[in-house]
Amino acid sequence: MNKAAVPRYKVIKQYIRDNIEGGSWPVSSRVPSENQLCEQFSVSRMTARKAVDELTQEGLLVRSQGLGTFVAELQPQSPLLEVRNIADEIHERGHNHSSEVLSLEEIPASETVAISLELPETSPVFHSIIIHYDNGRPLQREERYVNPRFAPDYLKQDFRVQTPSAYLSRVAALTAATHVVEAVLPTQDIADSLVMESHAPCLRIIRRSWCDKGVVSLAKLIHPGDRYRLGGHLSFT
Amino acid sequence: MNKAAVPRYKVIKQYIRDNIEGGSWPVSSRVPSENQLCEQFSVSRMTARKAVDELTQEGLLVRSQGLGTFVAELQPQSPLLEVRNIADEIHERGHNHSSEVLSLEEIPASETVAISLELPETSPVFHSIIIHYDNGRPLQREERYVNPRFAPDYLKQDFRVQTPSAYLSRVAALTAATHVVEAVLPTQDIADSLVMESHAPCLRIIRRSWCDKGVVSLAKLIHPGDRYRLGGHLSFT
DNA sequence: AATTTATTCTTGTATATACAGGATTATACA
DNA sequence: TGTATAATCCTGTATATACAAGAATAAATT
Repeated sequence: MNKAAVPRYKVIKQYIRDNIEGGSWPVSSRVPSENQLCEQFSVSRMTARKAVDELTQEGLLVRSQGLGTFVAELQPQSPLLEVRNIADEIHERGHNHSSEVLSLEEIPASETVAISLELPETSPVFHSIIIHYDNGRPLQREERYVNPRFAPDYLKQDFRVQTPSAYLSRVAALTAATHVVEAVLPTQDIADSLVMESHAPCLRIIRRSWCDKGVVSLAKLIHPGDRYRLGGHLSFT
Repeated sequence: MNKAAVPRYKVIKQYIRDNIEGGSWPVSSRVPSENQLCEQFSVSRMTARKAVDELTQEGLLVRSQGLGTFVAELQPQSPLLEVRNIADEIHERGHNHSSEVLSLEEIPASETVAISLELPETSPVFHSIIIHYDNGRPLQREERYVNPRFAPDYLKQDFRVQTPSAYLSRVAALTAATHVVEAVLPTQDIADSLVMESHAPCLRIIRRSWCDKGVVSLAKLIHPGDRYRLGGHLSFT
């Protein structure tokens, strides 16, 4: 019986990622060549190459024929943090981030939600409204519609820790997303929940994420003065 | 001498892409198996697999062990259109899109621009301000800062056609981008150029795109009531 | 000393092969 | 007829090898 079900190239991938994210291999530095890797891990060159290949496509590494492979100068956020907002960054910087769950329930899909999640109308979907705070200051109102196939135990989760990675690990491995962004004036109740004046412009973001399992929809309202950041690796031919 | 410098796996990639984007292979349909492809193109399985591999990582295909490879149900936008805004979509739908160039010149980089483009201060950068219209209605004010290494003939270009693909083909193959989005109240001159009232909230988007050649920075102001769309394929582990 | 050439290391492309493991279908058995 | 088994087709992982092509360095030549 095989002791390790983890493919070898993934082990190498993680090794490289750890060294980069741990700071051992600084930006622009050369990573071990494919030959060095396959000697170090006792694998064939094609296996080592596959690890480097995928990290390159993820934007973490840059290859240069004849020179070597290097840690990308402008690293995209870690894959799991690819879609993040300023509140998340504040959280990572050690500020006091907290969340308040305004609503958390299973509801029948409205027409709009059903279309967005590609489900039949009135089929059950999970719905949550969360307010994010930084040191007591409201930052963001987040409304999620989750396809139950994604996260059957979504309603049972612990919302006290709300980092994006925690969220994503609960939901699923989303592989693609679209964002539609607009500037709006908030309704009165939203203005109240974000503790802002109703004539101040705030950001409204509707995000649809999906993988083969289904679609997750998410609407955010960002407090005036705060910004939203999107990062990612775009694949070109 | 080799007639074709194009690698074989890229030929296969293009063949698959053509069939999908041309509509021959509808969404959810099965694409030829790796064995079929390597027989059809007289290549080894690993070569055919590489083509399918990359298209899968780009989100165009979905693999399923034991079943086959399928056209992804929710296709990301074509790679070259990965970052687009509503104005672009209107343009594609056949509306009357036009642009007005307010400014087009080479300027020394200010401190902010220099940092953003990762260039020394006062080094020359290309700068343009463009207003986009749809049927005469102003949609968007776009301000670009371009690293000259990207597009040496940027100032000579024809701005009459401003589709994203035309833009990108002139600039370079950008491989990654971050967007920072916020809702703002416009200054008076911007409100004038967008023909809007200065108390209406509009969208401000700062985009940094890059590849190994350098960085392009772009600031957009979106007319109130219009939205901005971001789509893409996110790579997860 | 300066220039050209050759060597070496790197990534890029490609082949042929092998077995594991998931999913479906056909077959044999009870 | 129903159930278990086998065959088959697919993707997933992995090896060993080969040559091309870019980039830097060492060596040879002028």
